[in-house]
Amino acid sequence: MGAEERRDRLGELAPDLLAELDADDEEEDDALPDLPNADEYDEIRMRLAPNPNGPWHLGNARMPSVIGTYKQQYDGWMLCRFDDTDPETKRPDLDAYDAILDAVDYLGFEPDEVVRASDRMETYYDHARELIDEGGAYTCSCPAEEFRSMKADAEACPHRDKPAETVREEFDAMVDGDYESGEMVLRVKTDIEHKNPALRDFVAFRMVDTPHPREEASDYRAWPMLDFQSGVDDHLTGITHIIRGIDLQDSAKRQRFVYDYFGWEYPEVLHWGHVQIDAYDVAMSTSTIKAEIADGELTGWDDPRAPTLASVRRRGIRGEAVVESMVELGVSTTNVDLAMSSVYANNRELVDDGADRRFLVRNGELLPVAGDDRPDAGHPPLHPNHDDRGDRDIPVDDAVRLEPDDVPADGERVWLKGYGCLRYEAASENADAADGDGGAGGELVWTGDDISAVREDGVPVVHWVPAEENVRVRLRTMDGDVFGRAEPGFASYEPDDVVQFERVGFARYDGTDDGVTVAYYAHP
RNA sequence: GCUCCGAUAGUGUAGUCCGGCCAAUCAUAUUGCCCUCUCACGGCAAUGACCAGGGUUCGAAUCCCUGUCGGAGCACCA
Repeated sequence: MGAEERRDRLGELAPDLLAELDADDEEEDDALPDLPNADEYDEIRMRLAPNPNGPWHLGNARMPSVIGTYKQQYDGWMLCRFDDTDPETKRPDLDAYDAILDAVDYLGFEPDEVVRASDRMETYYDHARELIDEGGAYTCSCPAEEFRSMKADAEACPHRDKPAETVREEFDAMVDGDYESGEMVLRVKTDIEHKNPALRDFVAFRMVDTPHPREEASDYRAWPMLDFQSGVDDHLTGITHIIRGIDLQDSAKRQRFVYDYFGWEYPEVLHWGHVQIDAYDVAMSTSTIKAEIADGELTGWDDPRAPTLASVRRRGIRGEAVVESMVELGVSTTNVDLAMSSVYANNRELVDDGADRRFLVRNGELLPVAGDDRPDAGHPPLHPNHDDRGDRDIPVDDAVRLEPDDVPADGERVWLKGYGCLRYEAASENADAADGDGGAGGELVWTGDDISAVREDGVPVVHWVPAEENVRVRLRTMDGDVFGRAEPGFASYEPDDVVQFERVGFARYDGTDDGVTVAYYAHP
């Protein structure tokens, strides 16, 4: 019994079971596990909280991929909040704000709202003052190192029990910029004897002398730390579910102290491990990539060797393929390796049906073609599974180019796909030199064999281009640039069109540069 | 040093909460065969895993303990 038949039978015998089966199938499409306590909320509200200190690398795609997919799964709401509260160490890159939104769009998602933390400073100040009045924070002028050692010994610093009025005054002075960097911080009073040293009194605000790169925020000097800013914002924007990296595991525990002072309820929170990606030599870190570009080792954020979203995008890999792979990784807290082959497999599935087939001959060897009754053109199909799309028309003049590995031995035949069967005849005097790389030295002679030569005699089928009428191509790959020649039809594409170079792989048409057509290699 | 978290095939994942239907799911990868005028697509098959040791139990991937390995935090970074 086939699958269809079994299904029909089940439908007759037990319609309930069949319905259940269908329901299961639908759930599997979502692939992500249910969010904790999802049904306790009227609306699932999540946020992306990128630091705009540079364009995104591939690992950054995990956050929007998973959160965006959850948004779809629950018909929820998604905020993109730029956590740009460090004008110095992780200084925002003004171009990155748009680059990141563009990347989210490429992945196929749209935030319901976009905010910048640096626009919300007054809100953070207001909440800090309220926290001070609650007795939940104190200004502290201990040098960082001294406080650190006191904290290690679970010892309170002398500033911890200042009256709220004094704290208020000193905090206002911080806001007014009356202190220099390092002179004064505002700390949240947690539990200085907490057994986990990571949770003892943490900094909520510190002074930064360097002005913020955004003009609107350049006058602020007292900047909130992530744990304070993010905690306040998550509550004010009604976030129900936070998903973030394991490096922020202790953040929730720290922020809960603030939430307790305010009488707020902490959102559901999930943590995941770091993503590593195979297949790249370059380290996947914003700062490393930035440095490689500055050194000229990479040509830009979209260099095919760069592990960035801009790069895979330029290679013709669809955002959807990246999202699927990220979703397949799930949300476990272990560190995971993403195999690029998974992205490639997903992308191949997306583009294969629509990609025209074309020939690209890399490092081709020039071979004259002889034979009086040979056809003057080859006509391979545009797509093997779609006859209705028609054939290509590739003229054969006096010679063709083949990839060196495809040039047959003397006397052997080869089938030029869409054209026909030819026999290689090395030049008699220098047959030994035939496989030198300067040129084969022989010629291809039309044999007139029909397709049974391929089916029964095993003559290899190869791709080829005409010697004269072809398109010079620079194929940019992860391993560097490759030069070759494509069939004439390759000249007629638009940027972003994806083709499959037969027996080479999928590639995205990029444009022309100084008479050479540029394509980006995607994957096999 | 203190504190948290984790460990299922090459990779990722399901199952773990509520022990039996798990000699462990699915995808990808690799290999072979079929199809094919591509090494694509499609079809079939093979390969391959419960970190280790104890304990509880009639029964443990699942519960408990110990160990090993890995990760994270203890920043005036995010």
